[in-house]
Parts: sequence; C-alpha cells; structure tokens
Amino acid sequence: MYALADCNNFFVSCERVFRPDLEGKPVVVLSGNDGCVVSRSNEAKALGITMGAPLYQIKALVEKDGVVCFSSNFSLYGDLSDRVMSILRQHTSRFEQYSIDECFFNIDHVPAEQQKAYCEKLVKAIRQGVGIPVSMGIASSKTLAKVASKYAKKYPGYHGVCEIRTEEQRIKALTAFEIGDVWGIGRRAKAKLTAAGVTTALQFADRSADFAQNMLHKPGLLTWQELRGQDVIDITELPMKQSITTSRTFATAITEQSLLEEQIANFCAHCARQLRTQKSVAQQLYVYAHTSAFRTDIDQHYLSELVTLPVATANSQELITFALTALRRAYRPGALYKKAGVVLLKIIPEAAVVPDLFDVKDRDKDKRLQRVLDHIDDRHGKRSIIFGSQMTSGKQVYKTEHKSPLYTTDLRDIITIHAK
DNA sequence: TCTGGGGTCCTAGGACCC
DNA sequence: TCTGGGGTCCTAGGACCC
Repeated sequence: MYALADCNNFFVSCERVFRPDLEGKPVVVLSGNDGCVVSRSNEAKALGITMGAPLYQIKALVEKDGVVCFSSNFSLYGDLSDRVMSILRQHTSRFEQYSIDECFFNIDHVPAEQQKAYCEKLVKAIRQGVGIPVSMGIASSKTLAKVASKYAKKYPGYHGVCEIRTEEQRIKALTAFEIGDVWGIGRRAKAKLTAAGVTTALQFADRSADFAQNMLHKPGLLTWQELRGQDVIDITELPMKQSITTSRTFATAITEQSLLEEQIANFCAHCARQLRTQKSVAQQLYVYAHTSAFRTDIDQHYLSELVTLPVATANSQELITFALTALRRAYRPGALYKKAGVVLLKIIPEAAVVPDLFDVKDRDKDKRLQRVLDHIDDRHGKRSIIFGSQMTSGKQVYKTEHKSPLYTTDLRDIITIHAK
C-alpha cells in the first residue's frame, strides 16, 4: 500500500506559519513579478479566484474583499518543504518526493488495520512540528492514492486521511470522480475521453485495456491499470536531475544587450550551483530569450542556442563564458526581450567525465577555486561573491512588492524579525 | 500597461547503418 | 518504366505534472 502526502495550499500555508493572524482570511501567493496567482487559501478559492489568474484581472476583487497578497518566497517554501519531507522520510523504507509539496511512500511495514491511524498521527505531527496542514490518501496504487487524498482534502470528516482499500470503496470513490481530475489525464486526454462518452474515473476504468491503449497510448494504459488497483507506476527515488533550468520573465522588456547578458550570467551561475549540489556535470547548455507572446503590437522574436560543451562541466565561470558567447551570436539589437533562460542538459555524474586529450584548462585548479566560492556563499549568504558578468548594471528587472521576510533561511532577516 | 517557473516521459519521424 | 527491408539512435515537440 502507498500513502500520498499532499500539503494543503502549500505556499499560502507557508506564509501563514509565520503569520497566524491570516488564518481564516483570503490569502494568495503570486508568481514572479507578482504576475499570476499560484497558490490560494480556501477563502480565496471561495471568492472565485482561479489558479493562474493574472493579478491585474482580479485587482477589484482583491481590494474589495481584502485579499492578502504575497510575492513568492521560494527560499521559505523550500526550507519548510525539507522539514515536512524529512519527517515523512523517517517513516518508510521507500520514499519519493514528487514535488515541493507532495510525496509518495510505502506503508507495507504497518499492519493494514493500523495504516489509517498511523497516517493520521503523521498529519498531526507535521501540523504541530512544522505548522503545515497535510492531507493523505492511502491505496494500492499511486493513482488511487492521489484520488483518496483529494477526498481527504475535500471532506473534513476524514481528519486528513482517506483510504481506498476495498473494492466497494474503490467503486464509490471513482464513481464520483471526474475523469479530468485523475492524475495523468490532462486537457487533451479529457477532451478525447469525453467525446467517447467517458466522464468519470469509473467509466474509464470499466472500459477495455485496448480502449485505453488506443485512445491514450502507453501513459493512458498505465493510468487505466492503476485505477483498477494494479500497482504499475513504481516509486522512483529520483537520483539525479536530468535537466536544470533557470528562467525569468522581466517586469519590463529588456533591449540592452549588456543587461540581458547580466541576466543570462546569473541564470548560469544559479543552474551551475544546483548542478554541483547534486555532484553532477552538464554536457550541453541551452540559452534562450524571447519577446512577450501576449503582445500583438510588436514583432515576435525567439533567440535560442544549443551549445555542446567540449568537456562536461559544472564550473560557473566556464558555463557563463559559453552562454554569453552563444548569446552574442544570436542577440538581435532592438528586440524587446521579455523572458530569458538557461537550461543545462545531458547531465551525468561528476565521476563519469571523460577528459579531453587536448584540454588546455587546469580543471583541478578551477575546481578548487569554485569550491572556495561556494563555501563563501554558504557561509555568508547567497550572492555574497559573484562574477563581474553577473552584475554590470545593478538595474532592477523584477518586481516583488509583497515579499515576506526570509523567516528561516536568511540570518539578516531573522535578526530583523527578532528585533521587532 | 499588467499574463510564472521547473520538471518528466513518450512518440513520431529523420538520419544512419547493414 | 523499373529502385528493399529491417534495424537503431537521436531529436523535437507534445502532453502531462506540480
């Protein structure tokens, strides 16, 4: 049996941990540049605020009903996520962190009749220890566990945990479950299934295997099996990221080449740091920048360059150099770049690097320098030391008007909070 | 005026091989 | 005029997830 733990309204709940006065009030967390709503409290949902709604479109509602807005604060969310996950990880031998706020874990070491009570205890422990409300679903497959967790979230009577154990429970749960809400069924699949007369999870599960296969191919067949209780999507303890991205939308479009270069250098450094954290190196680097797709009044332009590195690396300086060279090749003067990003690809373990016979770089020396730079950042805070290319102008290109303090991760903010 | 960011997996089709 | 068959590997793009 699997349990799925899912944090309720996660980003909003993180903000509330340090602002208990906001309990019971409508709260939302916004995306970059305070653009869209990415997390909503139940009160905000009740007001009709939809996921992904642009802030400017719901401005009136926000003001009228006193909705509290936060800019996203990922250092805070990441830190609280780590605390939740570390509690759950201790309670199982097989564990998969599926996203920042969700994880699957196997509970076969607990006797069947005690599994629900066991999970209820975990929900309480996390609420008390970290301050985050969690819902859990229990079932024989991951897809059914997801279904169960949605019921746990919806009905307070479950006390945070819902299980699908018997055939009766399975049928009852799937009968009332919309097909589009099933894990793995997206917009396209929903439209196809609806056209074929399938609108609930049970209707889908009751069709033939051939129907699922022909309609939705391999992923659809897996979902079909899982809804029937078969465990076919195994827990994967993700060892290493296969790609690492850093991208941002700018508050106002960038035209200046030097300013765009500065952003790309920062994206590179950020990606490279993550690469080193998982002790891996990248063999390819992808750089892109483009105009706003929402604007019909300007020429659209999409710049992209894929660079294959001569020797796989995680060195910030080296990656920045390759990225900026590529950017200079493709940069178009006058274009209104609204978004840009860097992607590291073909990631392999550090130990698997094949040296280049004609390499002129002293890679050991570079590595030692990089280690010192990382150490300085760890000790004194992010961006304590950066490359010149990361800050040529010092211009502010993002907007975050509602950011909460870094309650848990930044010493300067922590001191300020305590002083208050 | 203002519209996020970061991932994974699968598939079709092209390139290439004998 | 007529021009095979069967593989593998790689990549781009689509679909999906949070």
